Amino acid sequence: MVNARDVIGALEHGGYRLTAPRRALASLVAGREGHFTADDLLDAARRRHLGLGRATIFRALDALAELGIVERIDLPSGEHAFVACEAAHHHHVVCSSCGRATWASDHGLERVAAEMSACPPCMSERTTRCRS
Amino acid sequence: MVNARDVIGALEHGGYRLTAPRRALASLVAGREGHFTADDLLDAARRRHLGLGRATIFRALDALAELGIVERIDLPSGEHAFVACEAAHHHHVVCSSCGRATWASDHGLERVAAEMSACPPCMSERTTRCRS
DNA sequence: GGTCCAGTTGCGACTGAGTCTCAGTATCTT
DNA sequence: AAGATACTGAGACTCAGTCGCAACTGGACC
Repeated sequence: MVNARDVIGALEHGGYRLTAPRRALASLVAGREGHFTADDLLDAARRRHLGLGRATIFRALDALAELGIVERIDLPSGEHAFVACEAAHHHHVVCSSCGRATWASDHGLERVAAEMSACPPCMSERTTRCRS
Repeated sequence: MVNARDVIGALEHGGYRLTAPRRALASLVAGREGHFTADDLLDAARRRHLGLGRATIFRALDALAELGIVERIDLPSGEHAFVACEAAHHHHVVCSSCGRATWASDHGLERVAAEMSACPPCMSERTTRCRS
């Protein structure tokens, strides 16, 4: 959970212009617990008569993801969900069935992550998936 | 990596009819290292002039996923990829950027998985995601 | 306060993975 | 061999997400 001021501050600090749609979106994202989709925000924006366009919401969420304000989650349905992040170091535990995300304290993940090197082909962060 | 006979056996054992398209698909899936998408198989089928339909491939992959022959992976692009599974207990390490999957020996995942209970809302398997 | 312009917006068309429908076909059981 | 029914392929459809473009606007500069 995050507050609107932090989102706006991050946008400003990240070199993005502070426009009315972005301020509106900041207040929609702020205060959300758990995950939400672009369509959730679109619905919320419509209900408040904010007049935000579809593309605008996707573009703004991409910007927030780039700034680390939200994290992007790939749902099994093919949709993308987003979770608002606190600045502090933490882990997300993501349900591979419904996509719901919760924060978790370490539980040994730190060591596991350290032992697994970055993905060789694209040198990026990896996630783990257990199958028994 | 899996061989075609195992795939066919699993289908038979799972109560599925053994049809020509499913046998063809078994041979396409068999011998694949790493992940592949439904479209990869569609292309491969076209190249071999197997005449498999789009829907058939999706349906067959769903069946194989249900039987545990392949595991379904949600790529960031919104596509689904699949990885052929060996029967033995193992973990998949999935790149959250490109979706590439590799098998991993334990590295402590076992203990981590045990400490994290099932997803409360849907009581399903969970995956982990690290953010620093 | 006024001007300028790159960054941003909303609209609507487009894309492409995945699903659905349905008539025809193949498989399995008896 | 016959019948029941699971399966198939073709193509229409859905829907999240992207793209292109003309119009708009925040904020830097005068």
